[in-house]
Amino acid sequence: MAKSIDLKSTINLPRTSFPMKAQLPQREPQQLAEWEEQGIYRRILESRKNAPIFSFHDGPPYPTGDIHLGTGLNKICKDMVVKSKTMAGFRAPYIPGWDCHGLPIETKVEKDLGGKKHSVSAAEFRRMCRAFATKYVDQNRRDFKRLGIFGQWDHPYLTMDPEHEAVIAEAFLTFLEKGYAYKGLKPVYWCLHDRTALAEAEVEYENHTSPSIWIRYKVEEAPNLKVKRPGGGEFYALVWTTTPWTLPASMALAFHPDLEYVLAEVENGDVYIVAKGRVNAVQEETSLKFVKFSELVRGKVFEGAKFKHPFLERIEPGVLAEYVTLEQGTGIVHTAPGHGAEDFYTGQKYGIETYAPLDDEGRFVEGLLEYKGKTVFEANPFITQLLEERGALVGEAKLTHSYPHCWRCHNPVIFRATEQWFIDLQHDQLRERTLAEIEKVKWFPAWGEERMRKMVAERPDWCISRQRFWGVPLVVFYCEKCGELLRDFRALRNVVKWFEKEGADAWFTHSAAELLPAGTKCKCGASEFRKEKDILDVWFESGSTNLAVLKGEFWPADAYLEGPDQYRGWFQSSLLVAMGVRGRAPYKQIITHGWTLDAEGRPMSKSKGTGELPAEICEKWGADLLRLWVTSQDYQTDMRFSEAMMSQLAESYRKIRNTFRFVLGNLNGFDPARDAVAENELLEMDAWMLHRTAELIEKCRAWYDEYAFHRVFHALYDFLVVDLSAFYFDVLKDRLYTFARHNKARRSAQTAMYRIASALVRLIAPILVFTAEEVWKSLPRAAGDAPSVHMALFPTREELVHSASPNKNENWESLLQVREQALKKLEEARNSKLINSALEARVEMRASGKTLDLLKSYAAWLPQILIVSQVSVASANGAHASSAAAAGAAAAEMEVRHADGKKCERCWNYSVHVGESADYPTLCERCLVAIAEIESSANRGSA
RNA sequence: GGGCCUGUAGCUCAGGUGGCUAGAGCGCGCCCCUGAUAAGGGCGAGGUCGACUGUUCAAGUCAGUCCAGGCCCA
Repeated sequence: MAKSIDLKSTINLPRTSFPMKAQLPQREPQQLAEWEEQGIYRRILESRKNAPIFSFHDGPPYPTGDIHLGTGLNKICKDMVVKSKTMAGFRAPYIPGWDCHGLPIETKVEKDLGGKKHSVSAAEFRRMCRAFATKYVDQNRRDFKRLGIFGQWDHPYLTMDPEHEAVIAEAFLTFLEKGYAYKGLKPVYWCLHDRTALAEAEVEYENHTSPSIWIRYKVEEAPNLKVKRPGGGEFYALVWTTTPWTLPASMALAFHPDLEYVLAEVENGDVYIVAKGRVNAVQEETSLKFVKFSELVRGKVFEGAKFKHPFLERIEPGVLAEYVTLEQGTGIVHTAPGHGAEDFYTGQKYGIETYAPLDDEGRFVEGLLEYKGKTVFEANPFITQLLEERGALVGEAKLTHSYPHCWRCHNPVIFRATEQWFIDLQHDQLRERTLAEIEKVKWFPAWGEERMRKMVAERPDWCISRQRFWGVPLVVFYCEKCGELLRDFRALRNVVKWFEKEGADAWFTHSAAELLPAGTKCKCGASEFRKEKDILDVWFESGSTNLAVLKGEFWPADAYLEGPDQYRGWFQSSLLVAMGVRGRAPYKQIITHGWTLDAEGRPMSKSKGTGELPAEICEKWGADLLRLWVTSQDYQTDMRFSEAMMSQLAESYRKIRNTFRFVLGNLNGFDPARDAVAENELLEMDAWMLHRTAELIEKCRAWYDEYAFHRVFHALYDFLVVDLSAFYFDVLKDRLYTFARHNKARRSAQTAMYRIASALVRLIAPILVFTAEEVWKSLPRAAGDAPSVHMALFPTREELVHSASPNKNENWESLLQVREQALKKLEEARNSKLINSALEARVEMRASGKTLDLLKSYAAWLPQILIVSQVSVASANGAHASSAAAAGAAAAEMEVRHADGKKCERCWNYSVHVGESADYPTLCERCLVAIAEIESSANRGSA
């Protein structure tokens, strides 16, 4: 008589409260609140109190608006560095910062003031800027935390903090004291109407009608030219300009070194130097008609030639400049270093004076009577007339073109050389020493070194002064009597103390007498001083953050990580400031991430509406999905973003989540301390999977070491999908579900699953910070487990594989190959309707040689590995198997038939033994054993 | 225009020092399962390796030119 029993209840199906649906947008904030309550960041650092330091230094973003995808990418990468280093056993604090001073905030505040800037005091204006920055710091901080980034959010560094401003001022004083800082002239945009310097961002291009004149400079001498006196008449260089007023400041004529020039003769025998590519245009736009041309010469021959200024007693040298083009003019550019940015650099290169004889209103303060005392725009026609009188004018017209205007008053602006502070890169070999230091830094990717080297090698002196308010003032005093700089550094450092107390605001609210110690005197004996009005370039400030933030053994930083724009920006400014102050680089490693692009590969932009906000992405997909986006691609190159990508990643995420969920469901009731199987009792397959996991761990740890996060992700994901979900876990189902709960073989499977999951969840924790924690909380606890996955250490190889374990790995690799062949055969059988489920199949294998031996010795495993009911192994006589075996692969001939016997009601395998038991006529022999085990343990009362 | 970088299947990635019919996962198509179930499994179709020209017995891999795109300058 058959026993009546609910067979289903004897099957161990997975059970877990770990939800299949992630609902990240809802669940993540709860996790954040929990972490906040636990003080996770402090606890992590506490747990690494005596660990070796990994000093990461955060590059400060600018708080003017919502954080963008690029900022999100930046911070997530940094967080992965910090978290992975923490899990690798380092003490890795993260102190986020903001770059608070500078023009963008000034202009926003100015806009709010609606043109009433001049009605508020500098101190009041600064107060408004501070309030503005504070508002966005708070907003950004909220968004960053939402991304799962751990750090010292309650005490970030702000460049506008008093202590920070004091460090910046101190750094400048060090530069001044060591002799790096000097005062020189440099052209800046200047508004004549408002009598003020303008930043690049403050000019707007509007149409403007300028004179367009063609003038000739007599050639005094051209030593590199073979022909000394071409033609029968005069010898000229022909020049075109739209700013006649810059001619009094004309100091050189610039040629392009590689362009071709001709000596073109006109009827009366005069000869003109003109770029070959402009000859026709010149004849169209001037009265000149060329009748004869010389051979071509390269522009470089005119370097060092001498030309006579058309109306001043001045001989101008020929110089070379790459920016000379054939788009307009004659291919020869009159160069006024005091009135043009390019001209200025050329002037610097050739050691030519930066001459700009104008006052604040743009009036000539020296020069000929024809224009002296007039403003530049008034002077234009008079200078043109002067040229004509001197016989230098060969063409005149009007030109309407795009010209820079003041954004406030909309008058045309000019370039005007003004006094500025510079850092001298030649002084004390600053440039050379910096170049040497660049070689010592490790660059990720490696091309960073070359990029930085070139930039530092070729950059001009650093202009560090700005004519603004919202920043740290240059701590410089001038003697009211003799005008000399105060160089009493003990006295100057008194100002730093003021800054520590009151911030840089002190500069604007206190007099020189208050800021300096009583009794401070100039060398001339006077004791009255005037404060410098300029503030420091904000890049000097951000370049000083390493000095302010990295204390003691945390300086220099182990790593900086920023976008590619920071080679010119923060990477460089930090390097130069640290070189000047401490004589070495402030970082050991530089990691660069790419730019964020849209699906078409174009830069994200707010105006085009392609800008994605991390906050919105978190609301729609969740922070872990954004982090998955960061990790799925190689962040060291440009990063594309699209909705399609996100939905694909969501699929990947689901797979990861479900695979972990499967483990958790099958570990239901599993207590590692009580149920784990000893190393030497693990089934061979389980031991092998631990070995494979160990290999994966080694690879992932190495990739984390070199910050190759996307490699970690792809490897983990592939392992999870292919090795675990599709193979191992699928195979394990039979053992987990149908074996008795306490059966050793089942416990062996659980032990392996537990150890693998514990390793994987830690490896993935820096990436999926929320999900990993969620899994960690549901994973069975072992003694000594960290309360948070983020406090845990990465798994090690030794943790998974004991050297004593028998190594049968090669056998298993071969069995995997056999499985692959079998799966194809099973698919054929399915398609021909021979079987549906693989369990309906019986696979007949024939092999020879080593493969035959292997298959025979693993005969008991084969049905499980293939998830079929029966496998038979026989010796092959055909040539097929042996040839394949010769190629190195384990190969067998195989055929699929319908399995013998009946389907077991409990385990669904087919067996000829079903029906042999009177008690359980629908069960197979394996299930009879299992039931017996279950019944006996039930009798002992230990469910 | 210059410096630096990127360009392998629809998507995201692998492919030391050049060497068999260029790999993976996802997606897609077809099929199976219904004891991971708004899950799970299998098979399959997709690439002239940005283009061209060289070097070589042999090039995704080396060299040159060009094209497309990015960062920073001008």
